[in-house]
Amino acid sequence: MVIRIDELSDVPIYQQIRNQIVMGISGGELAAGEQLPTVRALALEMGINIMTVSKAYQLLKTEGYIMTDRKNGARVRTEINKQATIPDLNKTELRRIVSEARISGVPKEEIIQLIHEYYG
Amino acid sequence: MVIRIDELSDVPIYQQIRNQIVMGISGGELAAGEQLPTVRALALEMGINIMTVSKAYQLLKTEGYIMTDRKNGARVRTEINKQATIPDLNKTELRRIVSEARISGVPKEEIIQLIHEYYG
DNA sequence: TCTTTGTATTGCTTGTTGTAATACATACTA
DNA sequence: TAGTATGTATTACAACAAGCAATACAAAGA
Repeated sequence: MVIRIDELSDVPIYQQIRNQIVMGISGGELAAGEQLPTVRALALEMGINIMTVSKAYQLLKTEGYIMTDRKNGARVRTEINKQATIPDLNKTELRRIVSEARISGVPKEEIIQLIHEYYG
Repeated sequence: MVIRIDELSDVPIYQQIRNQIVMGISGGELAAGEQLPTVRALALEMGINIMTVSKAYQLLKTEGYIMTDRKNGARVRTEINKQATIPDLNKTELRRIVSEARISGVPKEEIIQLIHEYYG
């Protein structure tokens, strides 16, 4: 899986890595149980520090998306917690995005179309 | 309009103010041309610094949501630019939110229901 | 003249981000 | 047994953003 970092973004690098892996899992690009690159390999490939990658992996581990093991490296968890609820933070973010879109004249249908596209 | 700040949030205060005003405009709670609280009044009411409120207003002004005037204070713009497009940053955010919801087992319909709720 | 408006400036503290250089425990492999 | 690769921990540092504080300014109205 190819991970791209936007240098100009205000989003921290470790967060961008985390987000792309989450989206990769959701989109099926990363299968359950699949091996992720090692922290050193990914750091070298992206030209960033090992600890930055480690920070992303630790975050993913804390959130329950992946498992890490000293011997096997990092893998996508086979059983991810399914609360079936959207956290308040994401609801607020969603409302902000929808509000901005509405003000700028984006039709509701266009947003819903994006949901279909991203959800699959 | 009541503005509430989440002290525990990682989102900066000035950004929270900005977001809530944008959502207020979209939801109709703030009408076009309506007067906003003065920077000093809002700062006093919320127990924060004047410059933090000023920062939020400057951001809203730069984005074209409000107009500021030394004599009249701040008002919601009557004619807001309508590009009718969702910026890439928001698309990425939306995709992240949808991905997280999908992984945690939230049905697509529930997300779409939220869109209807927020868009109006 | 006084008040109110947004704005500008300067300095300070605090926390986050990212890098850097090591070192460690674990487990596989030659 | 020795070497290697894995994630992790530690410490230090530079850079930056956020928020506050205090003060001052320009503009316009009462």
